Amino acid sequence: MTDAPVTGPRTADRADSLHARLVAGIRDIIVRGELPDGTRIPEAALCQRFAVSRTPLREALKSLASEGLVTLRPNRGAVVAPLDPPVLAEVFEAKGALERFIGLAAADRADRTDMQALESLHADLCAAAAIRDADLYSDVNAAFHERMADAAGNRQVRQIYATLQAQVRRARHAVNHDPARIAASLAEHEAIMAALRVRARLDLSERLAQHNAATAHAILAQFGTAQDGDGARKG
Amino acid sequence: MTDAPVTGPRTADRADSLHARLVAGIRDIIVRGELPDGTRIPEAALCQRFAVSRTPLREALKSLASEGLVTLRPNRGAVVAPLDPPVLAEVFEAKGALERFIGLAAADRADRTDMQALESLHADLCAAAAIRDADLYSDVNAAFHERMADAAGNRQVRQIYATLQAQVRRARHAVNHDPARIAASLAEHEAIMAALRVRARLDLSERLAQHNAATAHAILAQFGTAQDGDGARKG
DNA sequence: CACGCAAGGTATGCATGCAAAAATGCCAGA
DNA sequence: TCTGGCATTTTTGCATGCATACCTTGCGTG
Repeated sequence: MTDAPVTGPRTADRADSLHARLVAGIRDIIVRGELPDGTRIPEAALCQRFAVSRTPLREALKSLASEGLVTLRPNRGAVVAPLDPPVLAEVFEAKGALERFIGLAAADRADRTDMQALESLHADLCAAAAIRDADLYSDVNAAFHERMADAAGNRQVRQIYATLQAQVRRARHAVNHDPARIAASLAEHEAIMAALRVRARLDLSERLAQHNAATAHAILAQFGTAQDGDGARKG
Repeated sequence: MTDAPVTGPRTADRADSLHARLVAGIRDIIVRGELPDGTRIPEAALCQRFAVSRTPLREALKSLASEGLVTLRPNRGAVVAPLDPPVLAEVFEAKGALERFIGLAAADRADRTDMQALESLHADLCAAAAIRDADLYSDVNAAFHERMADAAGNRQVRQIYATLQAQVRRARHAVNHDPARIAASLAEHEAIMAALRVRARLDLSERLAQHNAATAHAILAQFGTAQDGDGARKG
């Protein structure tokens, strides 16, 4: 997702197809929070920025609209999709449903390579927490969870998860980071790794879901709406 | 993805938009199986069929590609996305993960209107089984499950579910319908309705997931690959 | 002074044109 | 007959142009 440094206008040469480059580039702009929530996106501005004509740019916007990152209003242009708390709560719920599956599947299917990658990312996460770098922590955290989704061995889930995760990352950029939450998050990650190491599938599933719910609570609280984030809790 | 703030007479999802009409039209062609798995889709043919130029048609194809219904090969055009068993197994797994959530959430949230709609669809399903109309049974079955997803009250999940369901419906058109499977499916549906009526959330969740797994098994078996379809089973 | 309305400017939606890449057919040589 | 290379044809990718819908702004009226 974040592999192409498309910040420069005409670094067009070696990238994939123009369409892929535009989608990735605009997605990056939105996920990083460079264009705030609700901003209008005039086609001309992005055309100039990426040095392309309107046709491929419009195609990219359509794709991003189906990802939910932009909203297309007929005859009225595109805006960065609003991040209102009810929708965000639904995103966390959906992500929680997938996390439960990811936990069960990853516990069964993670191979040696997966384990090494996750251990490495977990170490990075501890380091980020130690130096209290909230932005770094967020980035490593997202990478960890996407790597866990990889380990689940289901590309459909992987793609859906990435789409939902993009919304969450976007929301993270819009709120302040609470140091206490980082500490709690790290503790949850320790438990997650412990469950993964011994392949405790139900435990891993539950801990991932709870971690997601806790993150949802922390972020939604800053949006003024504290919701559970896991409406399908174990009960 | 997210609805327009106003749910008035005209919404972004209406057929008044050419883009929406094209996406829905082409999706219908593919889901109904009119264009078999792997068929090349020359732009010109669809342009003539829908009487539009290539620009909006290409935009529609990009959207469908992000839904996974078509595959875009750079400089080589679009094909109806191949339905190979491993991918289909992943689709069923992902759908199973969502069904678990849908069961938990629908048991909690289904209101009177939801219940009436589901009872009505369930009656239709029984009728379709009684007259042994396999195609009708498939259609009503899909409508029932999408209505159940509605009752879960999460539009993110609802949309992801619809996308996955489209792939399943496509696969259904590619295999023969086994009367024995219809009978078994109906029995599972009876149990699903029983659990829903008494709001047995865990029971409903489990039954939906098992129903999905059984459907997966039935369909994948005809593709020559019998897989579980619920790799994240309860254990 | 507030409100309604109309005209101009701006941005979007779609069609068309052109260049490049791939697919196809053809022919020559082995 | 088979194979390899080349030219033609087809199709895709992108740019541009035109019509239309929307937003803004200035003016007139109550």
